[in-house]
Amino acid sequence: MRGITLNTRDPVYEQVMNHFKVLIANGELRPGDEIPSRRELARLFQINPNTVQRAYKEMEDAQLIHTERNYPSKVTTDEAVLIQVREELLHHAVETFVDAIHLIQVPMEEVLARVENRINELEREDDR
Amino acid sequence: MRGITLNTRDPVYEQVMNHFKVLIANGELRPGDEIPSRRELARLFQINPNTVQRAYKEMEDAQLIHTERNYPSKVTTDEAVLIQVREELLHHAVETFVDAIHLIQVPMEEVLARVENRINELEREDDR
DNA sequence: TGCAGTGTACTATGTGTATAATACACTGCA
DNA sequence: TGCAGTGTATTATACACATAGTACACTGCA
Repeated sequence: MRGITLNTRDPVYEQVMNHFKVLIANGELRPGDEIPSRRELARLFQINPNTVQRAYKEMEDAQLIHTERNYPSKVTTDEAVLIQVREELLHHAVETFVDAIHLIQVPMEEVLARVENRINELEREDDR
Repeated sequence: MRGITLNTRDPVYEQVMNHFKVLIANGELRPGDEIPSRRELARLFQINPNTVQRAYKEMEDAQLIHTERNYPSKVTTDEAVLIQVREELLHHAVETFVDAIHLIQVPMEEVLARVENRINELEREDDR
């Protein structure tokens, strides 16, 4: 588990939750995998343990992770939940994007060109 | 100027600013156009006049609008600023979207299909 | 000349969030 | 058997934001 770059806009506990959702959605975290302890993740992400606890608590409530006594929390083995996570992330991304370009009435050709540009940028970053 | 649907997540003054940026970007607001007074917009949007004032103040600082004494504020006549507004909205939308789908590794075909779906949804909403 | 509306400014209150500092029961392990 | 680490919980402080309420100088207009 690597670090994370936090923005100052969104609540930190939400960014932590989203980080785990992404790891789950792209398969880096698999059903049953152990995740870092509250204190360890707080050190890793340079945030307060209470903030991590809040994120874990909400992920627990959303049945994304599962905790027994003072054992390491684990990613749920409920496949339906995991599929739902990917679906939600994707749906939110598409909806936000299309609504935005629709509002400012960007021609489809310009949209596609911009998207391709950005994809190429990211691939160059991955290669580095 | 119609009403607005506010979310509870982002600061209201930012949502107000973004609302005006969209109106500028899609041409509904043109250079030199007058915009509602602080108190009038507050009534229209059902928010506090102080919140509107903050939004207008920041738009003033960003040179999006211009105010003289106690006359109605007007959209700037600086075309470069207006072009920049559209550019920023578009750039932000594309970057956020591509970064998100890249993180969860969605195949391009699935992305395009989803985007088309959402576009069709919006067009049906427009027709209604 | 009044008066309503304007932009602007200030104080105060409540809420959500992040942090700091503890605390406690429980577990694995040296 | 200790002890470090675990999940969990509580209290206090600080900050940004939204709101409520008030105030003042200025303007156009009836």
